[in-house]
Amino acid sequence: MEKRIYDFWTDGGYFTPETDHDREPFTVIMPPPNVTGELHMGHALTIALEDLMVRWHRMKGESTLYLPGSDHAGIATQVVVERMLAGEGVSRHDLGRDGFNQSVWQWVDRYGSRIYEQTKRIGASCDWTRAAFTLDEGPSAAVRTTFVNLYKKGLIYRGERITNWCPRCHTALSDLEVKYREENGNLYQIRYDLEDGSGALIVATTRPETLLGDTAVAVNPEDERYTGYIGKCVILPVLGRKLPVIGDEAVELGFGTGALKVTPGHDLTDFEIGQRNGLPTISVMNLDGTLNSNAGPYEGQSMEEARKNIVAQLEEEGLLEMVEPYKHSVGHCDRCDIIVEPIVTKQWYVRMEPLAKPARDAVANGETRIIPDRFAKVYFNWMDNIRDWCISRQLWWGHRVPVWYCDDCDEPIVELEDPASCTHCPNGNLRQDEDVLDTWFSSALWTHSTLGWPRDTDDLDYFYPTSVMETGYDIIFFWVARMMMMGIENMGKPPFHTVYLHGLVLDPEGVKMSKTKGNVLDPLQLIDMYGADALRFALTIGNSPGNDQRLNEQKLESSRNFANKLWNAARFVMSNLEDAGSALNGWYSPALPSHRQDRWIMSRLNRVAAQVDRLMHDYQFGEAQRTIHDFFWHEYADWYIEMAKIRLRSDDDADDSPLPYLAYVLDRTLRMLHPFMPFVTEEIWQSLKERVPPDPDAPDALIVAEYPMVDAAYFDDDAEEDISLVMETVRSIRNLRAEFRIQQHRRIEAVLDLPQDGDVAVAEADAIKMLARVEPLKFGAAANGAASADSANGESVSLVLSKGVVTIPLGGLVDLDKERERIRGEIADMERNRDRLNARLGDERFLSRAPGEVVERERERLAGIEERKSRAEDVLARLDV
RNA sequence: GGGCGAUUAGCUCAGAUGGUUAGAGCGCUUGCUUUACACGCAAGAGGUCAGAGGUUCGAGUCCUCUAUCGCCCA
Repeated sequence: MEKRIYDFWTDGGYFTPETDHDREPFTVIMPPPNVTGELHMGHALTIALEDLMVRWHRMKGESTLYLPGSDHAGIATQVVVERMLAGEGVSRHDLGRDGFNQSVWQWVDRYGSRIYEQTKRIGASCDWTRAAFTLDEGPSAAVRTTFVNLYKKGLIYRGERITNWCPRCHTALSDLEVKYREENGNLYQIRYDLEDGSGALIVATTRPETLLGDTAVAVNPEDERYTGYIGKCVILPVLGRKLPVIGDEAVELGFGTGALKVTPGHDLTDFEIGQRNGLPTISVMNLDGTLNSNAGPYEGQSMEEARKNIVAQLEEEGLLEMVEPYKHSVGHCDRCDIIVEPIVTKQWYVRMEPLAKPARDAVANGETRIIPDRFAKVYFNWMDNIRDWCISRQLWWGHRVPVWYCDDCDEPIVELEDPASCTHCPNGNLRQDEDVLDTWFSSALWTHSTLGWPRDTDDLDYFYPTSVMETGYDIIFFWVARMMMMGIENMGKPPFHTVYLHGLVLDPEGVKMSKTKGNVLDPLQLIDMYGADALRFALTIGNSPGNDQRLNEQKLESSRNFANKLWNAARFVMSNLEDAGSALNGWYSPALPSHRQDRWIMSRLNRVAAQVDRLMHDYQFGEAQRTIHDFFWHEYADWYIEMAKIRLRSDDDADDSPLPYLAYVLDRTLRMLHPFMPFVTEEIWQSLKERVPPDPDAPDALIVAEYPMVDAAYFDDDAEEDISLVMETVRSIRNLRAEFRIQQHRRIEAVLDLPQDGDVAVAEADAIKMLARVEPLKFGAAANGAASADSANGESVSLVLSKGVVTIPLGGLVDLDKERERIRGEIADMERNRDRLNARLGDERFLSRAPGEVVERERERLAGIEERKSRAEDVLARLDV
């Protein structure tokens, strides 16, 4: 069923918007999943939220673009294909760069559309004609153009700086791709003897093996213990090198021994100390994580082995003063989780500060709004402490750095067109930079590169800036912040007016899902089990922006049950529409109803429409859903349909039929619900369409039908009050039946005394009789008085309603004492309430300071309680006769 | 070390500008094969809104502090 409907939408071209300048555009660019990826719960949530916004705006008549795509995921894809090749006994080096990239492209051609097919199964209404891949010609041109522009503005530079290096992925990483974790380690205190033999400095370190790369020992110049040491030299253990003792404020006074070994080649802080003090930088590690020739006797060992061996040697030589357990945070590769090693290499960087400022301002001045707004603070904090972004990666798969070097003059050439010869010197043996760019560099351009930039296209003109960027809060820096910067840089305007951030989908125990933990729920499997609508509904109901949520079977079940309820109720309504004849004429724009029940449901429908409209505008999607859910199930199905059954089964009153309203409210509910449960609503709507006279304003598909707007003309306070009275009456009788264990099908007598609303009771008698299984139903004080004759014998029970009393003769079933006690309890309750209200209304400060309408409401409540109480007392008095 | 979030019914969570006796789903109890639906219907039980203080006529909602759990940044 889902596939059929999805094809129906695609065939109808509903997903492809027109660039109609007379209409408001609404644009959502989907965060591109990895081309190698499988659809996971995070994607499912993203799509559910984006698609509900998109469908809502489309139904509101906006020209709506939901643009899908995927990214080339540099490291991940390279790893996947390398692994596949390894299965065939081939390494990427066997194939060479071009050969390897060819294999990756083959892989992408074969499997790259899988993630798209999975996206379709959730029902994403995206425009597949515009689907984009980061390595497509357009986005690639955007990458190249941006690189060249930023380079020429001096915002991209190549530098030899300390960078995070992943020895397994064999590439540099940006700061964001390193995740820090507290780990149990040791703090080693090592003695560095002074060269002149006048003493020693004890340094503290968590990484003794890096001493091989030490080029100084630093102390804080404020530290009086060590002032005399600055300017002297110490002897580096193991290697015997002479190291200067320097003073630097970066050395923390209270930490360890106060003396710091400085290893500029393998520590970020040390690198900075080295820069400040003109120290040499020694790298002791090869790119594969083993030690190089600078490590002397330890060359060839891994860092781990070297640590063990060096500690042993220090101990042997008596240089190890102390070892104590110590917790410290260790950086791991975001992708492969191995410990990253800071090393000094030549990489390309983006100077972020000039880009960050306008991006920060755009959020600060409200041009772009972040929902929930607490994340704006997180965003500001990152922007205010921005660091340069390492964008080069030592991979083969991706956008190759568009820089050429001349063998003869060594000047880099950075141009939009591939250079044929050196522009700096006449000789010109050119070679291109070996590296590729960070995948996130192309992702940062995604909001405009997918719309055609750097070309000047209609799409760009019409759809940029986009409307909402919906994504997880975990990539606010990776993606949202960088898109802001690049969007403003390239387009002069921020890329979206709203950022909507959702939380994580956790497992039923509240633990983050991960493959290694084995607690992942597979959205595709859940779609097989419960349907796409149920999965979407479960993911988006009862959740608010920015908050994590647990997903469990119960949520999916209740969502499926709702879809089922919708289906069944609709089936019932439609079966009644079959032979409606002329009763349904004009059902699609119903006149103001005359029947109270119709007035009620139309009033409620419009109030719900108003509520939903407000909630949707406010991005409170979960609340909007719940509102529609409750209306449909607990008002339309539980009450309106049930009441309508009576009128449907009686033959008279053909021109006062509920059929138009049954059809109309069903139609409007389907429309309201469509963004949340697109498949089942479209299916029912199509089938409804076949059974009713054609609505000249309705399109061929629900997906483009107009979203219900409130029409205040249908608001009807009287009808709402009357029907709640009917509902209250029915509930009391049902309650009483349950309490006295009266068989469900047995009809019982009831006497209804509603001093002010007798006419309502008479008019709605049929409804009350059927819904409460009452026969006969008598009315009025007189009838009540008659019944009260029985109550003296303890043979009837009276229930106090807000506007009257219902009395039920029960033969010998009634326990008089219990009945008295119950009524007394009720009276005591009322008195408590009355006293509270009296106190409030007697308080001068309340009367003078609370708004008039609040005071008035409290007065009315008090009057209501007094009335109820006196009725209850009457009932009690009769029992006491 | 800095920041953020969470704490509401047995469980999972909603509660827009402060204003009736705080809601839902699931679970639980009781009764129902009522011709749309047992993926259902009806009735019911269940909460000191983490704790303390404050602002206010009035606080689950605003402010301060504390506790526990979780996350982000350094």
